[in-house]
Amino acid sequence: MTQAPIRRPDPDRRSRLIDVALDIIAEVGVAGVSHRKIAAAADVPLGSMTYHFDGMDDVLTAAFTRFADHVADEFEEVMCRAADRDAAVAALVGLITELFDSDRNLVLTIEFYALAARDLKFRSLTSAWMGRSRTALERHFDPLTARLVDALIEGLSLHLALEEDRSDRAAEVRTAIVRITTLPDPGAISSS
Amino acid sequence: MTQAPIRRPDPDRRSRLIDVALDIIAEVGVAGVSHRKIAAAADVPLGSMTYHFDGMDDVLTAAFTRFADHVADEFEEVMCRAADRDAAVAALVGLITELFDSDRNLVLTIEFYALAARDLKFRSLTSAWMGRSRTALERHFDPLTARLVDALIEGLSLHLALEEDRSDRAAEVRTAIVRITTLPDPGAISSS
Amino acid sequence: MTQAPIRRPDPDRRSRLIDVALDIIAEVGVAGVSHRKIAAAADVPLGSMTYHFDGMDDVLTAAFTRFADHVADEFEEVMCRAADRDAAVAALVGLITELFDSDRNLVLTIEFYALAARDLKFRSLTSAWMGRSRTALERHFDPLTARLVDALIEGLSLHLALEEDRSDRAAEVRTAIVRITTLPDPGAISSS
Amino acid sequence: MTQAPIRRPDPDRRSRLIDVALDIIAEVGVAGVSHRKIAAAADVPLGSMTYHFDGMDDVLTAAFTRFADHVADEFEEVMCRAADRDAAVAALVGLITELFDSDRNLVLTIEFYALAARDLKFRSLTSAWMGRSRTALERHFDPLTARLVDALIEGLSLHLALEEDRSDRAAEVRTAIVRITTLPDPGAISSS
DNA sequence: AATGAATGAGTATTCATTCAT
DNA sequence: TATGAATGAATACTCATTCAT
Repeated sequence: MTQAPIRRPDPDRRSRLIDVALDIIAEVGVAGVSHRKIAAAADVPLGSMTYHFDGMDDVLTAAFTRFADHVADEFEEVMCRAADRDAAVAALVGLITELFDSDRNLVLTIEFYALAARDLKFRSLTSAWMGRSRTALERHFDPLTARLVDALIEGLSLHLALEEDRSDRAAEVRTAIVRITTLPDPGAISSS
Repeated sequence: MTQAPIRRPDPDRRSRLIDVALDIIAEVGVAGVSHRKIAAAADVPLGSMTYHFDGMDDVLTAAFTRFADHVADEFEEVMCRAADRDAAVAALVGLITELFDSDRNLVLTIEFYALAARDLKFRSLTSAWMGRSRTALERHFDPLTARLVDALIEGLSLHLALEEDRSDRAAEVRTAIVRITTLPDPGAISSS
Repeated sequence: MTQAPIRRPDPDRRSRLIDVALDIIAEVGVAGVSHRKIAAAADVPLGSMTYHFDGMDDVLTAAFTRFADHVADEFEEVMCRAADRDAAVAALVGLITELFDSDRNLVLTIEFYALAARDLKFRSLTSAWMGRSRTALERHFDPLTARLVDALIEGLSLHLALEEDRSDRAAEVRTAIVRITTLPDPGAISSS
Repeated sequence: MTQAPIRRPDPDRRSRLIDVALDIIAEVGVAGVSHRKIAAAADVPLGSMTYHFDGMDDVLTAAFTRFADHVADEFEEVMCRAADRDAAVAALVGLITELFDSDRNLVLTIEFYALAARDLKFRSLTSAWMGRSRTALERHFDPLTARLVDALIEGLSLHLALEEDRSDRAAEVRTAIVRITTLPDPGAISSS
């Protein structure tokens, strides 16, 4: 007597699995992620993982692509909304102090970078992400400044997140953004 | 039937294992590191790992402590050698473009940060590391600027390492350092 | 390079593994049992153990549940077949001298008790077992006597099994059962 | 190497280790005991275990010998103090309901029996223990009754300890002892 | 199309025991 | 005499992946 298989129409399963994968990565890192954990968290049979994904790399690629797209979308939107350069600076301060306020985004970003640092396969994803960030920044800043701001955002986010004293963040961030976006007065510094 | 095991006195074994662990982490990341891989690379029996370390966390702690100490030592030395502020700026440019030239340092740094982002246990290590960097920077810069430079270094290193186009790095880095260390002329920018 | 594994459909595998687990426990005790030994004895890959069982506790629970059920089934059957009280006494004598004749049952029973003594998790199993025994005994004896007989069976079985001189067992057992089931003449003993 | 019975430069250590071994066995059973756990609990270097004992069997033998001796000593003392048969019965009731009140004695006894059931090497220890119990009982009871009482004690202790309902123990135990020690009135029961 | 069962490689860790000191 | 270091076998358990259904 064969038992009737429980058919669950779940057209968005792959998409749901990607979201769950991001949750798991945020929790235990790329080091701790596994098909089993994702399947269990999504309440999906284990076999479903290898059915929907070609392997762990496929899962990671899909997950980080979604994450980067999501973060870049938000970033672009914020930059678009900024009317002028000053508004953009203010918006950046807000992003840095708020976006990474949750450990989730921080962990995912660093895990993503760690993956890209280790494995060239993922580097195109980070490059694309950075490209979008810079293009968005170029709405308000010249290309060089855009690159520097982008890098500064990264460094500030990391350091603010990883240090235990979290006071006075906004003022510090604002100073940093202002300085990096200020074109020095010619002759103000002595070049070596 | 029991074969007499070849026993090798090896007083610095733990230290050697820490170095090998760093090599393995640089190669495959925290995600891929294992007692077996370290033991194999060090040509040491597997049991030796759990004899010398209390577990994987102990291995990681020891490895990243050594790495951070090593990098911080170098950083301090360079800052000490810089005679004045201009020399310090030049030295920083050199550090950023050269120190992270090797993927090894880049990967280790990001893996270390990823670990600290995910697990509070390791955050004291990163805090201590940042503390040493800032103290070294304060030989030449005020405390706030020191913090900003420290963060900028991180961001620049990351972005330079992860982007595929690696041209013209030194000039860009120099501009960034100069801007972040330049106290803005009062009234030069319109504060919001 | 990967060799195609020989996969054998084996619908009753879990059940077979439980039987094999009991054999192993009888042989080397709970102290000596391991996934590997069970898997090897059942000619099953090691991974199959952790697929079918949630862990060693699950194996032990399954094994002892089956053992207790089996013994209790036999016990109930024997008690049911006994036409009257005298027949029940005779049947008990037979059970004690014969059932525990094999070291297997003895070892399994004591190992089971040892496990329950040490770990509360398993105590519900022994309780259930005892409950069934007593219910069966209550077909022929009052509840109190049933409890005492049940305990006596245990003690006699243990002592008979563990002592080296095994002569004259039946007569001794019979005397014990008769005495424990004889309601004392009122006033025959001086109560303290 | 054979043990040197006279030359013991540190006689307390071995003895202390035996006590600690019993603690560990009571806690995790024979299944869970190990040289390391004993050494750690006794705050003694691991090598000291294999220095003082010829192996795990030696540890277990020493531990259970001490345990059996201790319990038998107490038992003999109680039996000696009992002035007459009635006092002996009362004393037995007390022993059963109190001695095994602690899980420690229960676990150790059953672990000991399990070991003896599984391994003939240890059976001489249980035989000797039972012998001492019976000799002590023979101060007040005939040899056959002594044997039956001894077995009953075991069974009652086990069942009382392992069942979850622990009410009304003393009365039940008293009834059991009285019955097993009462020589039936000729003709009171119908012999088959 | 989807999945439960199955599998062997791999994981961290514990272990009793040996041996040089 | 006593022990810290060392070692290989063994432990429970997780894993990605395959495949018959």
